[in-house]
Amino acid sequence: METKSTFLKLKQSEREYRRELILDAAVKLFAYKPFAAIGMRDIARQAGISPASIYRYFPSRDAILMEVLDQKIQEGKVRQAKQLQKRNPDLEDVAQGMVDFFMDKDSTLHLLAYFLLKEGIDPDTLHKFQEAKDYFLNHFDEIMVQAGVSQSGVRIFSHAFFSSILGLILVFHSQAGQEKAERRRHLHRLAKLTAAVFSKGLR
Amino acid sequence: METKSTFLKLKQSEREYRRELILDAAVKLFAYKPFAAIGMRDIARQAGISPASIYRYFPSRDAILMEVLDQKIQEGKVRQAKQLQKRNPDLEDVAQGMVDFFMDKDSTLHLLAYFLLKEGIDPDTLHKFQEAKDYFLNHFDEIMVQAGVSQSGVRIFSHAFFSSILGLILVFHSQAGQEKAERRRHLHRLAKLTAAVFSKGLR
DNA sequence: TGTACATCAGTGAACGCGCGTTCACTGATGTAC
DNA sequence: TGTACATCAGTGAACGCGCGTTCACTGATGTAC
Repeated sequence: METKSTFLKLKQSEREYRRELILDAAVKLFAYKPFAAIGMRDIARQAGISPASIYRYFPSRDAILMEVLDQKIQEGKVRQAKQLQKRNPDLEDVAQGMVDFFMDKDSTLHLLAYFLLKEGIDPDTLHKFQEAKDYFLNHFDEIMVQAGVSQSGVRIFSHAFFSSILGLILVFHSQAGQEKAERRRHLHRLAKLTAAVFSKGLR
Repeated sequence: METKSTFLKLKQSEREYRRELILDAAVKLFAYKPFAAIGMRDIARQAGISPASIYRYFPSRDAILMEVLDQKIQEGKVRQAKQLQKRNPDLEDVAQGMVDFFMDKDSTLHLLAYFLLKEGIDPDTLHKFQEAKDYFLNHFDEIMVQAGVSQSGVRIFSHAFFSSILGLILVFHSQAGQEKAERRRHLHRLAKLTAAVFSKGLR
């Protein structure tokens, strides 16, 4: 109502806009740079600002990375939801979707692994990670239920299925001595088998 | 036969002995230090030599790490073989064995993940990695065959099963907000379910 | 047996690099009176 | 309307650290004649 309040709101929203700019820059880098090569100086360059400026908006590198991961996870969820609208959900579709998602976004796989393996993440970031995981696994639960898993045992079932597919991808995404197309084919075969096994298991 | 030849052999064997000393030092570190904290200076200190000396016996840090991993894999295989001698092989035993192995050796899990994810490994090291993986998966194949998988489709089946269990471990070995015992219990439950699903799938 | 030479294990110190993060400062904008 | 002051975005440069690896050198051992 008062001029002051409006100005403050404007400032706040501008601040958020700048924050988004930095995040967008980071996300853009993930599309074409290997995860290990993405540092604060790269993000700053991509955003057109100085590295020091980033710290006006984010407390640490990990905080940015976690927000990027969160965004990627939501993106993956949306993609999955769209894909599944067309027909009845099927574990194999889910599995193949995951394979393609990570084969196309190698840096995202590394990002996820980074947080899965890192020790000593600061509490705030860890909490966000937990939330993102839960958010995604909840969605996984829904699909499982639609695919015929009983409500009562769905949580552990979707944990197992999700981790299994992720395991396949981690182990075979960069198998040496094979072309990328061949690796993808092998992963699709493995995903198909695993999905079939889980489908059979729940009947 | 000639003195010279004998001396040379002696020298050679002493050289190999010193190499082993360095490797043993590295292995020992893995028992109680987080993977990320193990550097050349640490290995040297543990072995009682200078960092520079290591390079008389190994071309790079990765080369040492790969030999450590190789040793760990063989260790895991032996452990598994012993465990399975007692009764008929069972997918669940295998899965639970893997869970315990990696829960007790966190650094080994990180080491494996390091090589699974690292890009630009030098060819020699990569080749050794491939060999170690194959060696282990062959052993897995045997168990699978004994557990009732048909010879023809065993390779892909053991790939899928092994990666699935590894995936569980990677995702849940350090779940936040849980005690270690609780995490282990959750992993055991997941391993049990997954093994059951795969057992059912192959019948 | 004695002497000149080659080999090589071993090392302290430094190289070279890259990283996340902080500091000290500038300058623009808004506020108070 | 004008002036003194507060706030804060932005930054170039540096901090501080740690890493894998290499260099230049010493000293011990074995070899050749």
